[in-house]
Formats: sequence, C-alpha cells, structure tokens
Amino acid sequence: MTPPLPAKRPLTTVDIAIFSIRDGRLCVLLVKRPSGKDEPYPGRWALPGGFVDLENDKSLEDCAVRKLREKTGVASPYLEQLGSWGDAKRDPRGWSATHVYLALIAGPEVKPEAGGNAPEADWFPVADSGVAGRLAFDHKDLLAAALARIRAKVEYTSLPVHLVDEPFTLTELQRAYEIVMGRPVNKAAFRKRILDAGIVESTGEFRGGQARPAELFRHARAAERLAYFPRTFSPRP
Amino acid sequence: MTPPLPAKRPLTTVDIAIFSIRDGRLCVLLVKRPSGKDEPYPGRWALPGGFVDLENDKSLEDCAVRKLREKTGVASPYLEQLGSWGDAKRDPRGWSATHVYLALIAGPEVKPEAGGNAPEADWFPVADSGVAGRLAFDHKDLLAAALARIRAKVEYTSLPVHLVDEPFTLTELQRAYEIVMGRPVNKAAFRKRILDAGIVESTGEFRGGQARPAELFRHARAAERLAYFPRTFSPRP
DNA sequence: ACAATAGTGTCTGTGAGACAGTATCCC
DNA sequence: GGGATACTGTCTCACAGACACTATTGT
Repeated sequence: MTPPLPAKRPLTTVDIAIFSIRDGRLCVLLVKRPSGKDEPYPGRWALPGGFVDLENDKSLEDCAVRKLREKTGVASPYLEQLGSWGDAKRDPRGWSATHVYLALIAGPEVKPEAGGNAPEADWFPVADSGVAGRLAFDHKDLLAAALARIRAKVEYTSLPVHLVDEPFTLTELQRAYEIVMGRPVNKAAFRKRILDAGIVESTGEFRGGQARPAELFRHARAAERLAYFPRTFSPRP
Repeated sequence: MTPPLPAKRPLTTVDIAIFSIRDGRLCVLLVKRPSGKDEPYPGRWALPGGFVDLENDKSLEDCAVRKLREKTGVASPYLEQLGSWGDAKRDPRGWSATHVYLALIAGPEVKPEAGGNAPEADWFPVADSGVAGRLAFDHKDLLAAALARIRAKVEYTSLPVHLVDEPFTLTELQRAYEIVMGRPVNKAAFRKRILDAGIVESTGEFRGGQARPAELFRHARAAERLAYFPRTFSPRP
C-alpha cells in the first residue's frame, strides 16, 4: 500500500533580512510589494523574498543566495539561516511557511536596482527592534528576530567583520561594532580582543588622513567562520 | 491581474530532536520508519516527525508540540526551533522542506509508546555527533545540528535545567551539565554560577542519602527563559 | 570513628574596562 | 608647535578554575 502524500501543502517562501551600514547606521534592505489586484499588502515594504521555485532552486539556501544576488549583486556575503515561520494566517492567500535568512554585506558596492520590472528597493535604518513604517505580512516579527540575532551575536562573535569593506582600519571595525551594539566600546580592550582572535590580518599598508595613518587590515582566513570570544562585551544588558 | 500561486509546492514536514538523560547518558528519541511498500527508508530509525496537517495544525510550532505530546506525553517541555532544511533530494518522494525543533525533557515520566499503530520508538544514547546506526533521510545531519546547538548552549546558558526533574539537588544539575558537556566542571564555580543566576530556588527541603542531605531546588520563574551567563565555562574547546 | 557526600574559603589566572600616556601624521 | 587621530601601558575588577578545607549525615 502506498502512503498518500499530502495534497495540500503550504505556500513556501524564502525571505532575507539583508543588513548593511549606511551613513553610520545599521540598515535593512526592503522592497515594495507589487500593487496588482489580489496582491497581498500592495505597496507595503517587505523583506525581499519569494516563492521557492522547485524547478530551479536546488535547495533553500540556493534560493536565498539567488534572491540575494538579484537584489544586491553580492555573490558571497555572510549568510546564515535565521529560522522558519509558518502558520495558517500569515499570508492571506493560505497556509504559508517561510524560511528566513540573515545576510550581512559591506557597504558601497550595492545600489538597490529599481529598474526594469524589478520592484522598488531601498535601505531603511533600523532603530530599536525594527524600521519606522509598517511592513507586509509578519515581516515586522521576522525583522525583529533578525535584529535580535545580530545584536546577540555581536556581543561574543566577530560577526561585524562582514559589515566593513576591505581593507579597513581597526577603528572602522570598532565603529561597526558600536553601530550594531548601540553603545561605545573601549578601544584598548577592543583591539586586543580582535587581534588576539586572529580574524584580521595586516595588509602592511596604512591609510593616512589628517592625522597619524592607521594600519589597514583584511579578513584573515579564520574570518570565514565566526570567531567566538571567550567573554562577551560587558555589561550585558 | 491575479498573480499565480505556485502549483508545485514542497512536501512540508516538522521533525523534532527530543533529548533526555537516561542512565547517565544523553539520549535522543527515535522512531522506526514504517515498512510499507513505497515508504522511504523502511524500517530505518528517524527523528519523530511528519507532514504538516494544514487542516489541524495552526502553526509549525503547534505541529511540533502536537507531535511531541503524541510521542512523549510531555505537555510543556523546553522547545526551540533549530532551523529548516529543504532541497530537491532529501526525500525521494520529491522536493521537501522540514522544520526542525529541539526539545529537552526531564527523565522518568516518558515511556515511548509502541502500542496500537504507533510506530516503534526508543531512546538512543548519543556519542560525539550522533547515534550508532544509520538514520533515515538526512536525519543524521539534523541530529548533528541539534547536538551542536545544545553543546554550544550548555557552555553559556542554563539549558540543562530542563533535563532534570524537580526537585533536584545542585549536584544532580551539575551532572546534567557534565553529561551534555562531556567533561567535568568545578563544583564551587558551578554552584556560584547557578545560584548567582537566579534560575533555581530552594524548596527548603533536603534529600538524605547515606551522607549529608543535599538541599533541593526547583526552577525559579526566571528559568522559563534561558539564563545567559557572563562567561562560558573554560576552556572552550 | 569512619565513609560519603554537601557545601565553602582562598588563591590564582584571564580577559575586559578605565584612563592616561605616547606615537605619528598634517597644518 | 598644535590639532587630530592611532596606538599602548598599567591598574582594577569580575568571574572561572583549582584545591583544600569544613559540615552533616548514616553505619
């Protein structure tokens, strides 16, 4: 006897919370929902994402990478899965489940493309647990979860190295930490922490401003994976 | 114009990695795959789980709670989402996505039920990154991820409080930590860490053996959420 | 008294914070 | 020299580990 496969299956999507630092603020990339009739949440801002395409997506992560590249042109960013959300009500079109990824990219190379039939896209600064406007679906919750994740991890990992462009100075990296953490950190302690972890390596070059030039660093091999520090910054809230 | 919903949708399941301590070892609950014709991996052991039932499951978490209660009778265990896995190949029946949950339960109340038409179920001790036999689907990977998660969290959270029955002594709680960590911890440091965190509270009772009676504790309110300690146990491997 | 387990006091080590001090650029 | 930013030395503090010590039971 052949066991029956479920005829009714959830709508299945992948959404991505893509973060970057713009003008000294942590920002998330949002796209505008299409305004066609019967479209849910027409014109609302939402996390980029869409249905999994069983013909072309080999896996959920493939799907996330593809959508990320479409939106930002970035090929290999920091990407981790955040989790999944699924229930009967979150999409008015029916029972739906979304697999949510979190991506970090370094600044300038990305200009959201609104050309062609691509949806309008823009960077929004995040404050507290989200952005100013209302988002489509339950994306407010997804965004809050993504923010909680990176704000937790910044305390004990090297995660912000993926938010700075190479080469970078330690002061720039420290700024990235501070922007994500929302509070200043001690310079001497910060430098020891980062250098001891071996996640950055000197390029040997220096960048001069109108003061003493700062040593330039790049990601070390070890930066591919997050480094876990033996202690968090303190105090933890 | 109405945008088309995808006609092809992934098979969608929920799987749960349920851990408990049996005979001083960390164990995971596995169920035997049915042996019907056309069943994938007939007779293999697998994590308990199954298709999401769009009619009866209001959400993924509801589905996980239901399956957990069916297998163990435990109503409100520690439950957290581990993540989701989805690709074209992991289930021979087609493109499938599974939402994986991790549960911890305290010992004795649970006897896996093999009666009726419920599948055979049993506890398997885990070593290193999994169990001895081969598992169905990609459940070896899911189990390894679940183990990695709890082994990471035991280093800096109060997670093992969910593996001990109330009331418990601090020595019993320490044993639970040691079983999950796979190494001994210092008694004095352990007690300070736990007591300072406020995750346990004294019952005022004592349990006598053939030596000095030990103070009995229960979970404090704060134990509902995990407590995060300011430092990990050291050394981290 | 002795075995056994519960619980504590004290010292050391490590890494973060505070903060002032030195170093090196441009003007 | 002075302003600006980069970098470091030194002290303190908090908390984990080591380990020996005391405490309280049953036999």
